[in-house]
Amino acid sequence: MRLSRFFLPVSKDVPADAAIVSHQLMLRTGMIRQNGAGIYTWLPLGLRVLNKIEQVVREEMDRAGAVELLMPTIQPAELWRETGRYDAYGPEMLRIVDRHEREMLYGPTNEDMITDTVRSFVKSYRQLPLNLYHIQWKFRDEIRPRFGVMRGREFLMKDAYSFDLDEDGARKSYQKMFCAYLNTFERLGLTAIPMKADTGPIGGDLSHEFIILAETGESAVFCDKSLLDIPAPGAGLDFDSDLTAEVEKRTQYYAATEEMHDEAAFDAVPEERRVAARGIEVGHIFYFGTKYSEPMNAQVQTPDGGSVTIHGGSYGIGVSRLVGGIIEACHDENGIVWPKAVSPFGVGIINMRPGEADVDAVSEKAYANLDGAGLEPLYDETEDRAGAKFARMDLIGLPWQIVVGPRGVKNGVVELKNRATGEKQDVSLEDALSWITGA
RNA sequence: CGGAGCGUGGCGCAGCCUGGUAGCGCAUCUGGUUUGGGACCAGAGGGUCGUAGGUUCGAAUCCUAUCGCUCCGACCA
Repeated sequence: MRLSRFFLPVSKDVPADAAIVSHQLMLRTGMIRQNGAGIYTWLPLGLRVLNKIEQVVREEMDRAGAVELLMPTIQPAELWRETGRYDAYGPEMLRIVDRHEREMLYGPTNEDMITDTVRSFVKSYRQLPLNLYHIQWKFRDEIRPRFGVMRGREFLMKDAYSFDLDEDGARKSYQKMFCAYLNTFERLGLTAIPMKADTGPIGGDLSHEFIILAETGESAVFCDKSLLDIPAPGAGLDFDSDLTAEVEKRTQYYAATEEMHDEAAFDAVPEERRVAARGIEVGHIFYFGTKYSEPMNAQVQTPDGGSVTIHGGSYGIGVSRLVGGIIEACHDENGIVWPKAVSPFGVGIINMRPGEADVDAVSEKAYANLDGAGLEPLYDETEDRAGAKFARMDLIGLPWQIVVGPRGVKNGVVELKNRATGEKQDVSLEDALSWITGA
């Protein structure tokens, strides 16, 4: 992408309304624009990041055996009446009436709707287990939206729904999602800690929130330091194997949010390993048994000719919230420092002297080569001053920068800069390309 | 919903207390000088002061209502 043809409204000024650094940086880099309380336009740069995150989440869901579909944002009220949630949900749900006076709603979540789909197609135990997910916009009329996309009213969420024959099967489905989440967050450059969460009326131990530590997090969290050092299972994990050990490797340690915090249990953790911090919830997984399948009569036939009610679970990841969450975790005094997997562009190219034939030639070649290699370069060939270009590149935080100037051109080299470490070195264009692809 | 605060060119703010017809910085445009880390000089454009009433000869300023936004609290991906 040539910067002159892109739409990148960056700003030097810190917006007064933004209270936390990720929100400030998202506004300053022109990723989002606010249209109302908790409602945002995703500008081109922000949308690229959102799409990158979405893709990582999608790949890891697929790897874990979940299947993607897409449900609508608008849902008929009848479904929610069946489960009793239409009245139970409260003012957080945005209710709409269409021209025929039919009651509709903008979906805050999709358990009811997916259960309706499953019950109409899934009739046999042979069709289970099944895990369906979608990545769709939600609306929750929050009492208090805040912190930009961290708590928007409209937000993008990946929600997966598992369906199993019995509780044991449901536990296995739950464990798959547990591990898939660990892999997902690691790929996104985050250390997410699974913490025991409230299971509501169902009880049991099958609900976890995935929390990343950040000073600006909305909730207080408590955990064992050991959890920060356990690597994710990784791409090699066999999701069809018994994942109990992988899960218990983490759940053996204390980790809870404020609501579930047990002072006595925390005190039992050796003092040097106690972590009391603040965190951002980026995911939540949940086993809810027959809470929806029972009232909606979602059943399958069993081998012996009987029928059983399906056991369900749901698994959410706040995709749009993650954009803010990642920035909270990945920035420095100069701006954002994107993890490679979600960076809106792979590399920035700065042409120091547009108009000078030899510098233009090398810059264009760098652009063509990097583009051809699929590295998604952002090529700054504007007339802006060098300082402004550097500052802008640092602000938007691409992992690599290639600087092409007359000094280097004379010597047949470009400057390659690593955004995260700040290291700079003069290398040939070819070497720069292999450095970037290899690193 | 309870508490606190803010609405003045695209952004950040001053002016309001003590009414007299709007100003600063950044950004933008033009010309020139510059050019390896957010340049400099000269000039220009852009605002019914959130909205609606009221007081007054006169309202950004005082009064009332209303809308919007931010922050703290209870809820959540």
